[in-house]
Amino acid sequence: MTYAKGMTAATKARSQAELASVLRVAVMRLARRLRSEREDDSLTLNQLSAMGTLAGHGQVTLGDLAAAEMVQPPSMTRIVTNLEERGLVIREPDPGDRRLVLVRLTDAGAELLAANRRRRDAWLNRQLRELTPDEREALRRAAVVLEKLARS
Amino acid sequence: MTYAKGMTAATKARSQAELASVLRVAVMRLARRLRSEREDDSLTLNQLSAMGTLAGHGQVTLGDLAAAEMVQPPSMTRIVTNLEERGLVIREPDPGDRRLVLVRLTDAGAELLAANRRRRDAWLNRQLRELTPDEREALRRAAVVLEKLARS
DNA sequence: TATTGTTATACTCTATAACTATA
DNA sequence: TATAGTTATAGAGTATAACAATA
Repeated sequence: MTYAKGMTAATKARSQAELASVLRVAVMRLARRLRSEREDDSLTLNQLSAMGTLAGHGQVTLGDLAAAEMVQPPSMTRIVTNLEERGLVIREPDPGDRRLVLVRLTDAGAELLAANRRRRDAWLNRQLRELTPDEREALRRAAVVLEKLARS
Repeated sequence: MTYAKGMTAATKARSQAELASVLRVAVMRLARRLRSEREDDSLTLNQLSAMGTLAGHGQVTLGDLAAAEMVQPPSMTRIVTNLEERGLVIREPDPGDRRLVLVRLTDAGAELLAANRRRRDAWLNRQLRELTPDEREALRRAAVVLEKLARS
């Protein structure tokens, strides 16, 4: 097994148990750093998270959105009300079952979310440019594995 | 530049901009997954985070701890009071300047923190065992780069 | 009668401002 | 007079329980 240059810290992660520990700390720290690059802080993390879920699903009932965000329905009512007042989401009654409330992103909401994403990507891009090609290659190969772990 | 097996998703991240985007999503998701493996939820994330900071620094003044945790002093007073009631930390007056309050982990606090860490590592270890040797090697090489990004 | 979402109420956590003690 | 920490008070945000509308 050969190591590329700059592996002094990685060699400490020789055993699998050590790899788990090192990887966990690195991922948590980087996540924290990325989170701090939030847009303007006028929106809470929960509000942004709910919008992110909506971005992937089109129309979702308020209850399903609450479940997806691991929040109780009354809390989601409040979150959606706030986002609706800002024009970032829209409530619409379900035509088939009028007890249901469908929520979806407005164009303004989608744009704000995209701007947020671009901003975080911009920071990460700047950092990536400072790395060596080998280091970037290491990240490229690991990205798909990290995704796999996150889904499991 | 050669690619190892199982790179179908990674090839999507050909350009650096795409790498940033893919990496950000993967890291945030995995961090969220790791966070959900918290011990018993009797402690909040802020309390655990404060304890983690203490673990690395021995004795710290309450003000420095508040600054490190990006929290105001009154909030840290409350957090420390709560942790002290549980026997996880101890307040001690600074012998030199009696205005200062030094905080440090008790043995029980250190043990609880370690148990927490072990639990998260255990989950990640189980997942790592399911990966191929190539995938683990990719993570091993990337871990040090992720750490570097997190510190920047 | 069951289900979806909302309103009412209480609790937790945080912050700012005022206060106490030490320097 | 300045500084470290605590106490007092108010403002978000969340949850459970009670309620209204619809099925």
